Amino acid sequence: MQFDCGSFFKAVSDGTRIKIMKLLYGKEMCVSEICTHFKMKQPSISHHLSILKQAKIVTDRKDGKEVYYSLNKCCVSSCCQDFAGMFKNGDKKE
Amino acid sequence: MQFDCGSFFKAVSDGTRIKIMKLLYGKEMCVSEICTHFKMKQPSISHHLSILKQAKIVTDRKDGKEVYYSLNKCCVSSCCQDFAGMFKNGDKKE
DNA sequence: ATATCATATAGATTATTGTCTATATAATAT
DNA sequence: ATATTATATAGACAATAATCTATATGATAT
Repeated sequence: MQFDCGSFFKAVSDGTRIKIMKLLYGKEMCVSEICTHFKMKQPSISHHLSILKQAKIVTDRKDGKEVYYSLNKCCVSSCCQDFAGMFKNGDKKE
Repeated sequence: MQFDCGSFFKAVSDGTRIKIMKLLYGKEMCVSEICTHFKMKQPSISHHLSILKQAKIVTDRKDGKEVYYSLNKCCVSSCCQDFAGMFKNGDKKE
């Protein structure tokens, strides 16, 4: 399995992180730009980003002083698909 | 939206609850039978079941002294689908 | 070299969640 | 009515996770 569904579901069980994912759905963003959408402090955002990164939900790239994060969309769909597959309903007609 | 993805992802972010879901995938089970698969005490299992029930991941029915739980498979697939849909990758060819 | 800005890390504190013991409820049996 | 069994609930305690402040790192600019 390419992605760890365990860390995936822990990562997406938090509202702040879901909101970050929504922000990154449209475009990549640097940390300070992400911060402007929240009341919490920058280190907290960095912490959430590191959890998302560990779960491979986001990737990062450095550009000068900034670090840009972007959403790894295929991780989201893969994990959801794998998980749903484990609990597939066999009663429905295919 | 029929199911609350918020409570869904909180519910599935715990290993014990995933294991309960796997047990219930095959067949419905009463609480004491579920308990035999874990080292933790019955009230803890009941607590996990109540979280799964609140998220509509399981349903329960009473039969005499026992309460039987079963997996609501369509909740799992719906929530996964809804969530994946929010972060759908538009770059891939359809 | 020093200053500044963006981000990450460390460690403390707080909030949330999981597990336990004790007990309540509800069904059945004697 | 009392006892027994299955499960749920309440409340205490423990473990985990989120947030904060302070500081370190690393890039750029002066």
